[in-house]
Amino acid sequence: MTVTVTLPDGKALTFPHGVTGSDIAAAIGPGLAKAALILEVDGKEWDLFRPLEGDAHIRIITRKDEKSLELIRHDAAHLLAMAVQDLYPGTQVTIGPAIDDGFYYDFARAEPFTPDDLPKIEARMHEIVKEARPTRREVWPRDKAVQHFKDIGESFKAELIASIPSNEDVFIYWHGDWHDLCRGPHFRTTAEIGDAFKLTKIAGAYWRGDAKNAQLQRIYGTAWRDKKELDAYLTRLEEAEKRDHRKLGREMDLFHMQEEAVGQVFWHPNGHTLWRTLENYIRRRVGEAGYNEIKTPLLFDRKLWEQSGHWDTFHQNMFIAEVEDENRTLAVKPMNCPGHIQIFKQGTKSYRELPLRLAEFGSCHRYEPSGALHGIMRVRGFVQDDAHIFCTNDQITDETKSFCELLLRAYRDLGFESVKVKLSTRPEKRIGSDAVWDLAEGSLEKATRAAGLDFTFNPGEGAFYGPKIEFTLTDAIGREWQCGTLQVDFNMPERLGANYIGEDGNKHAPVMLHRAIVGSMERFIGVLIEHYAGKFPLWLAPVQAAVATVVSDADPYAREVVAALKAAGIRTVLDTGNQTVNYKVRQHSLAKTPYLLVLGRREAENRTVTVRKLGVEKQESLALDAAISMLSTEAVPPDLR
RNA sequence: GCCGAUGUAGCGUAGUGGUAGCGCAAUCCCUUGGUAAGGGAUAGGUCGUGAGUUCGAUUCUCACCAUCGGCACCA
Repeated sequence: MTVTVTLPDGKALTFPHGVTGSDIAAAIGPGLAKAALILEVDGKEWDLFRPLEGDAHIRIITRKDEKSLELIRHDAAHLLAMAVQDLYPGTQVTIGPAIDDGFYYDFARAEPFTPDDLPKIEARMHEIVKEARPTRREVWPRDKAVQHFKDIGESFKAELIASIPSNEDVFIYWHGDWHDLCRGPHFRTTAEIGDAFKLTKIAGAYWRGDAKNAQLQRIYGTAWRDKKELDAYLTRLEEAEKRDHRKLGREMDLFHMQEEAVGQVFWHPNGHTLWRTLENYIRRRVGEAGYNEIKTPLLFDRKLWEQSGHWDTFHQNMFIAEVEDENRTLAVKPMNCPGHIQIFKQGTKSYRELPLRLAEFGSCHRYEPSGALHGIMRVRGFVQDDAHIFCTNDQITDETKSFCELLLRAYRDLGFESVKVKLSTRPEKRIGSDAVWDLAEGSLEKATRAAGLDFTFNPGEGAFYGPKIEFTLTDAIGREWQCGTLQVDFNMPERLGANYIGEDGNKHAPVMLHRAIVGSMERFIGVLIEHYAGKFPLWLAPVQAAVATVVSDADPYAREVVAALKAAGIRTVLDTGNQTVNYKVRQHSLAKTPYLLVLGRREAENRTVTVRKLGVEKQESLALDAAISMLSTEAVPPDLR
């Protein structure tokens, strides 16, 4: 009996029965024999030491292959578990997958791991790599595995295996005398993991991702193909830290937060300028798209929230307001939809008025769990660029299409090109009948397709009143942020008694589309700060130009220049400080001011300015008028160009 | 909310069982300079809050608050 394997280049090789990936690699060449990590057999990953089961198309994966990253990380997770169980006997293993940039492993242990433990564990991992423990794969009946892991005190592992159907076999991987349940594949020895890994942090995590379960201790690590990649990753982390919105928010004097107003933002003049610039941009875009801007109250009688269904689902996350003299409970609005419905309900609405688009920069408050708060990205008081479109069934597709265009246009204007779309369907806890959900999900899917968007499904993640699409943008360093959303709601208008008179003269409940482009203003500004690392395009920059003098003789001219720039609408600061030019250049560069205009005697005499653009060392002398017109042109918001 | 860590002047940090230094920023003085830190002086802290141990606590212990890293949550 022989086995014939076909290589990616079409070459076929024949081997005796029982041949392994290692044998094949060795037959091809000694270099490959060493470099081989894993085999791909008819597209499936296969241990190099595992005999082939028949003829197949194969591919040998080496370190050069991008795919090896995930394999290295999976092996590194096992390596971490080995090291931990070596050093801390009695610690139970649970699961440990590869993730983006690395891996983690969840352990059950009574004492917490401390930051000091990480270097020790890491050192032990390096020792185990040097030991080159050989890997072995065994196939066990499920029940034997359950019993075995129970016997050795690995109750989490036993529980995991017990959830596998009893007629299935399970795979046990051995690295030396350490073993674990695993789907595989794994490298031939622990040596092949290499040394380009590092443990990064310790965290708590719930068993099986459920807060009702026991909390485990998770150790995170990162792993790469070589030291160079590892260093590049660590540098990337440092870069991300430098653009942290909390750090830049302080340095650029944009905002601050304090204990007396947890989860809420104090916007300083610079930050609020950024806010208004963004708000006005959206206001213009939304206005030209046929929305009417409104403003609704912050406090509503609790009865309204009971009627909408929010009280039932979210009352624990709502801020309650009560006054001594009045016997009623008010709640600070956690969202704007019920308020918008009240405006829709004023007067009798005709089908001729649909679609009716009501937009609001709506201030909302939610009592977010303390652990969820994160700078201005996740706060308790926030403003949504919210709008609700009241329309008929037939109008859903067109409205969805034009919203998607509006949103993508806005993201491009704000500097984001790459957008991912997810469609979330009915959650477990929801209102409305299944028939209505079928209709809502069906129309949203159809409309999303009609908008020409590529999307993936996110089952069970919809809002309690309807399915939604979520827009996730990618920032300058590849991180993803969910911002925009569009939700189809067949429930809320009816619950709150909204209707219109149809062509047939009868009352109908409108469909309501909830939608937001940036989502939360706070969060989006945080994303903008990190995306641009504080170096905003001119139209967004809070301070657009700094005028700095070289000598005090130039002060009167500098004041004149500042007045002219301000008159042209350029946000300008004046710096006549008693400092050297070098110092001023440094200060305004660190403040990330887009343009620095340096003025000395020369400029005062010739009525010119010497312009230095942020990040560019070259300077340019321009006539004052020319400079102002250049800056004004560049400062025009993208929608007004 | 859960697990872990952290909290010293506006910011960044050092340090100690005997009530605190440094750098930047600030203020003042000298310096008027040409593209990433000119020089000098001065001022600024109840060491997150509260309790306990102690002759004495910023330092040790406990509780609380906030922040950070995760998990869970996210209308």
